[in-house]
Amino acid sequence: MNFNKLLNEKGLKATPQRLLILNTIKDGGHIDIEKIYEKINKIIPSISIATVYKNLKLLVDKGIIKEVHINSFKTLYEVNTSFHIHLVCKKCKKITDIEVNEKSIFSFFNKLVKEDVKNFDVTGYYICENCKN
Amino acid sequence: MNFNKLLNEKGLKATPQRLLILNTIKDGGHIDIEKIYEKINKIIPSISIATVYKNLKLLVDKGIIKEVHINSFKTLYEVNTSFHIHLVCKKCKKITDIEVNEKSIFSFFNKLVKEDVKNFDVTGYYICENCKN
DNA sequence: CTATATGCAAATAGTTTGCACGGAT
DNA sequence: ATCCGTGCAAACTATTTGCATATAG
Repeated sequence: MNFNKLLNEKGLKATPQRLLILNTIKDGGHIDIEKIYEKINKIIPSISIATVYKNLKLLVDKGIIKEVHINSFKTLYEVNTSFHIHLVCKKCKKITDIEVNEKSIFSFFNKLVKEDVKNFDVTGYYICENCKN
Repeated sequence: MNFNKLLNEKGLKATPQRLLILNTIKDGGHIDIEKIYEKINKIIPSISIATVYKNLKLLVDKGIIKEVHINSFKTLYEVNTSFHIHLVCKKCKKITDIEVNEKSIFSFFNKLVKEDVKNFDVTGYYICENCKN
């Protein structure tokens, strides 16, 4: 993923801080601001938490990243890529992305709902294999 | 809905504050703590916001109410009743409950996902009739 | 009566803001 | 020289905690 190019396309400068925020989110999967800041701080110790807040908001506005809201978690961030749903283990809290066929889920819901729904957030809760013991 | 009885069953005292919190949530549909406090404050002006915080947490733990997390909203509360999904108008932000057949949605997802999913949070985004103008 | 719940105030945590400075063009 | 982004500190908002008092059962 070429974040440099992506940022420029959206009219944003590709600063080291921004690139590092994006790569941290990409690597972290579903990560909250505290962990983002911790990780970045090891590489750019001078970074301010305010810069992280400002950029997260900006990147969400531009559609480059997405907020993920799941019960009992703080706000998490993920890079905005293809449609998927989230599975959360009730015990260990691990979050897994499940890629699903977007068309099939939309046709299912649009039968169910009758309103013309543009997009969905879906989170499923389960007990993962590891935790079944 | 007999909140009095429900509270006692869970080992909680049915104080006026608690009953009012529950009725405020029931009437409010999807309501955040600020609005809950405002409404209650008109009826029991002596109530403390700390009491509201403590009770919301307690009632969530006991499964009497549920937190609702939707993009760009503060944490909302609803009384924990039958399975439904949330539709959110992207413009006016109105939230509507859609009662759906729980079995049909579970069988759909369990085909899709293969893990044994216990429950789902589903939120759909659309433009409501009013806002289409 | 006594275990729980409330209300208050203080503490803590989370987030936003304004502004001076710095780096890229 | 100008624009945009950063870092800092202060402000603001949200949430939690401890404790003395009040009250439901």
